[in-house]
Amino acid sequence: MLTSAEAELTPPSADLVRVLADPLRLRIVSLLARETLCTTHLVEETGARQTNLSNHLRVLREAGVVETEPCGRFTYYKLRPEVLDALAGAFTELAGTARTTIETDRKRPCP
Amino acid sequence: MLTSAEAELTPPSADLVRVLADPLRLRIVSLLARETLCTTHLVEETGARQTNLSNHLRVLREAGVVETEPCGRFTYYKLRPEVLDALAGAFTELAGTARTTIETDRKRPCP
DNA sequence: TGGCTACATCAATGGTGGCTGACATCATGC
DNA sequence: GCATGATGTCAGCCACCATTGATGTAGCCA
Repeated sequence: MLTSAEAELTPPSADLVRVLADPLRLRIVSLLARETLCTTHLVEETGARQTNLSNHLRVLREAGVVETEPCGRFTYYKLRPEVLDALAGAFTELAGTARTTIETDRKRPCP
Repeated sequence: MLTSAEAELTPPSADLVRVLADPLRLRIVSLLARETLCTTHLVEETGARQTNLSNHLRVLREAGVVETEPCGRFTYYKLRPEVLDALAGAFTELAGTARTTIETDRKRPCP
């Protein structure tokens, strides 16, 4: 049995965090959490240009955060909750390990 | 009673996510989760320069992710788990809302 | 059916912010 | 006083973001 400090941590993906670090992309994710929307709606909600949104949506798509669903001329975007859950789980694990480290006062001795 | 879609979401802070988006900073956070370390240890572990680490540690400190604890000539850095927990909670909430949206197929109609 | 409008994406450019590294400064312990 | 750890500041570089222009595609209507 490994202690929580010895256990293998699965740190959050830096790339995924980076994808979500942009304010506009985070805004898009928040909007898509409430409603499945197409680009036109996102233009109305955010005030950003279509091409700008398209670029950010491509980044989100390539990162696996969103998936598309064609609907006539329009394209609906919806979130993939499992990706967000995995990220949340990684941070929770990190926080748990840190809490144990602090409670047991685990320090590496001064050199 | 508000439905989960109408409820106020507390989106993750873009600034905090941005702080954690840098690979080196994420590495620092992962290391500090296991052990409380000082800058010298972080230099050994990461191979980065002291000044570079100091800059990143300042960013983490100003974001409230880490706190310092002087120990003679050295300075120990430890994580603040509540910040990571809050972030994880925000993503969990987002994922939950998104899951409800998908299961109930909540879409805004095409214009 | 043919043309047209609107939605969506891709490719390319310019500008801005962030990361890194070198130097200087301050604090601490021997 | 000297050596070492830690931080602050500045300049250079690079990646990312927003905009522009062009292309492709799906529906609408004469």
